[in-house]
Amino acid sequence: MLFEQGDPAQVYYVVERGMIKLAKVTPEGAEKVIEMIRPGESFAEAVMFMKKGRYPVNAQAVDDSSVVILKNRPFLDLLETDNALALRMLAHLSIRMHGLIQEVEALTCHTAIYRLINFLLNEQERSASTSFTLGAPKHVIASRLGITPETLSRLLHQLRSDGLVAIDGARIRITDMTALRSRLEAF
Amino acid sequence: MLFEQGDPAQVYYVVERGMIKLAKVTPEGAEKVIEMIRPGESFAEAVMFMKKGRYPVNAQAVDDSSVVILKNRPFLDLLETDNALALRMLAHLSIRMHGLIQEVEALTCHTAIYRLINFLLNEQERSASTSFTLGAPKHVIASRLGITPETLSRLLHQLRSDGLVAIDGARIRITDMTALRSRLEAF
DNA sequence: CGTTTTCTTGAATATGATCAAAACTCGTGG
DNA sequence: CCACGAGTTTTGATCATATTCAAGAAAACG
Repeated sequence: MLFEQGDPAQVYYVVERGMIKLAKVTPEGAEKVIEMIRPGESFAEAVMFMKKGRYPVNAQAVDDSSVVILKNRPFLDLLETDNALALRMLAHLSIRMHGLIQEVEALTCHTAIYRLINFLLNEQERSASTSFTLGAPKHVIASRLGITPETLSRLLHQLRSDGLVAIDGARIRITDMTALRSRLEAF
Repeated sequence: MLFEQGDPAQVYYVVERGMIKLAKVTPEGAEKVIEMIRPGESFAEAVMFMKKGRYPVNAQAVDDSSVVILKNRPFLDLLETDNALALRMLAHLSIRMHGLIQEVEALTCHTAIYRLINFLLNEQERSASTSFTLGAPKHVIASRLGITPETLSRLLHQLRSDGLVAIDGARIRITDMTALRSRLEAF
């Protein structure tokens, strides 16, 4: 666990290896994964710019990971002098926002199976292979997709019995790419 | 209609009067309202920082409105020289992101009635009165809350028959504030 | 191995969506 | 002033998707 929501934010992170989940937890302990951060990506930079900044989410490794910690103060000092950096930072945050907007749309306009297929195709693209391993336990993936682990299990096995994917534990192989893609069109 | 998603973004806006909805539209024409922008607030500033920026959403007035249009280029030029402005902009965007994160959480962790009550309490706070008028047609409010107009109607009347609110068209009066608040705790 | 955690499966349930139709608003023009 | 028509809202009946609860299977771990 790197930090919990509500903690005062004094540093931000870049992931070097592994995978970090950002999640909101409700009082009852239910948890919704907002984002999953992968190697090369950063997180909690946005909080840096809010005075009295507190992390709005939990950050926890879901796999053996290593991160680079950057202290806010020196970075903010740097931003004061380095204008180009500030502009790049703005560009970066706006891309991040774009992603969140997509997320909101997907959660309301699309069904669970749509979001799952979309996720699988993204993973495929990232790994540049039809076969890849889920970098996190399935219940984390489920939360990320806004569904329960039970539903994830069922949908995954439904795709398998339709002959679109092969499943071996956390290892997924897409067996019929075009069919999978065309399912997205159906929505 | 101010712009549609996919349009090249050359300007951004500040709302002076009225209300603007930002919405994603799916190929079939279904529409999900992501955000509603009110007087004093701005929108589409984030797109400015992406090269080849295109608006990711539609922007349309839902009420008689007036807006200030700011051209991206001169504003970006200004940002190049005015470092303090860039930093304020970063702070602004990070608040915006925070709101979107809340939205994602609400859509997955909370039920429709929760989101509605939450919305009503926000409106109350904004107007600083127990009685206020919805600034947009109900179907827009419904989409904003991630529900259908039918469901909104039913939930609203359910709250009325429970004696928590009074409804007169677009005019809502909260009759039992504490009871309404305590309903939120139930989740 | 035994124990704990994760994952799967089944049955029942609930929340909210969809479809269809009626009631209500409101601006327009006769 | 009233009738018309388009748009919005409400209501009812039915349906679907995904959740919940419960239990069993499989994997991971010490």
